[in-house]
Amino acid sequence: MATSPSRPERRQEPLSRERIVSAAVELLDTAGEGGLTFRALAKHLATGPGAIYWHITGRSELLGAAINAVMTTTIPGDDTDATPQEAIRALALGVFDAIEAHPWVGTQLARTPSQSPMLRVFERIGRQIQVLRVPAAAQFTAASALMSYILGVAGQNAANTRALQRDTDRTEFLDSVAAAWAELDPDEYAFTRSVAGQLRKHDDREEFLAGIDLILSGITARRGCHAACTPTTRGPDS
Amino acid sequence: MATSPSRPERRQEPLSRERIVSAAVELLDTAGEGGLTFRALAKHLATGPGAIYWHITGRSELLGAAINAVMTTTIPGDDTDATPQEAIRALALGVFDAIEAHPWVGTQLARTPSQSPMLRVFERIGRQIQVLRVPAAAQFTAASALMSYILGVAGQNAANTRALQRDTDRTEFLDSVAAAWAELDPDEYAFTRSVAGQLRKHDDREEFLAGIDLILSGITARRGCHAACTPTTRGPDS
DNA sequence: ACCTGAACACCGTTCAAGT
DNA sequence: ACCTGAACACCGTTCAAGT
Repeated sequence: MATSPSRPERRQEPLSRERIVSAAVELLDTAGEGGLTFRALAKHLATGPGAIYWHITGRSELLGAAINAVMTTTIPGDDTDATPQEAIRALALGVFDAIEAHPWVGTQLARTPSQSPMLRVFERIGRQIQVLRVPAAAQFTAASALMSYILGVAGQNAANTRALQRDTDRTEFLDSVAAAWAELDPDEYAFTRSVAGQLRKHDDREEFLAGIDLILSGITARRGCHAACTPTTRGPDS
Repeated sequence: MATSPSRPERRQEPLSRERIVSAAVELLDTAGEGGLTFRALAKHLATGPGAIYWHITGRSELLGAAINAVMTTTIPGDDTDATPQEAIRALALGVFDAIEAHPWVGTQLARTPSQSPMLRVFERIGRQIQVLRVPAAAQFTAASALMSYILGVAGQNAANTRALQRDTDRTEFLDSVAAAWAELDPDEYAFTRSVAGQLRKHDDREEFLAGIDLILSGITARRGCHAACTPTTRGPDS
């Protein structure tokens, strides 16, 4: 394959922010969070570690850029004729799937609180909350609750996947946790023991969606009375 | 203060797992997650780094023990004559306060999924769910949703506190975020802009509790019909 | 402007050697 | 049994020097 001699010859692609970030994602996917090293990344790009610093400020910017790259490609576009509930579920599943494909994202997502990738999700959840006719004063709470729930599941999924890396199978892993739960002290862990069976046969995805539905129920149930109809009023403890 | 000469003299307290862990908590509180170093910890305990390894396996066990120590002292005991909702709120606030006092806990909590400190919280939330007469098949989902929400807020709070460390004031920080939101593209971030004002005057604690109440509403509203009365059935997208 | 790679100031962890 | 601290194999980041 001869390259046109008129163009400046390039033995290899020149370094660029884009190439660095996509190599970082690849490294994170294959070697995990601890595998992303400037030295390993430099070797992957056939250069020295210092070269990367010309394009990127440091490790945390690199991680942020990697998360951004993954999130923007995975989050689904708007489906115009979906109900608000369906749209929110699709959005949530987008985040869920991104973390299933790239477990390291789950750990890092919470670290970018009011920043780019999750802010876009927040915005789109919020719009659906508005479509649901939640009163203005309760919209922030509703969207925040959904976001926090999604981020919480994200973190736990990431942790589970990491713990699962040595175990062979996903169901085998759930079985071992369920078995551990079933052996807990019956007095101290009566509830946990009682749901151990449900843990064994549950589907992570379905469980995640069930939680979303639960919160959506709360949002629509309390529509129009967000301050007035608290189940029990918060008062002095005595 | 003379020590009895019959006992073996101790120039300093002997090393122990307990002393190491409490020194680690102190170090984490003052220097943050990055400040916990075996060398720094050893200096704090007036010994060499190798000594610590006689009592603790490694860094991750040390972090886990530190979290455990903080969580067990902060989570409130059972208040026997509280409503289930009040008990769950008290529990959730216990976790919230632990993270406010020790921000590094928030980042690490999710990493211990089915493990000791959060499992105790899960158990006690679950018991209250049972008191609420949620049908058995829906109990796991309800308790899990509350846990995920709590862990999600925990992670975000930890991230916020870290970002806040250089800023002077908490309200000043919220103001700067709100100001940033207000300057976003009106087309792309219409919702986010519209709630920027609520962010500025909101109280983290109240907001957190409002989210708990929202989920509790969902749990009680759907009591007895967890599978049947989904707002809109999940079906094929087309 | 962009790349190179040695060098600096750190890490967690191990382990022979001491008491 | 328990502690010591030098040593090993790493890190992220910087920076003079090259092209």
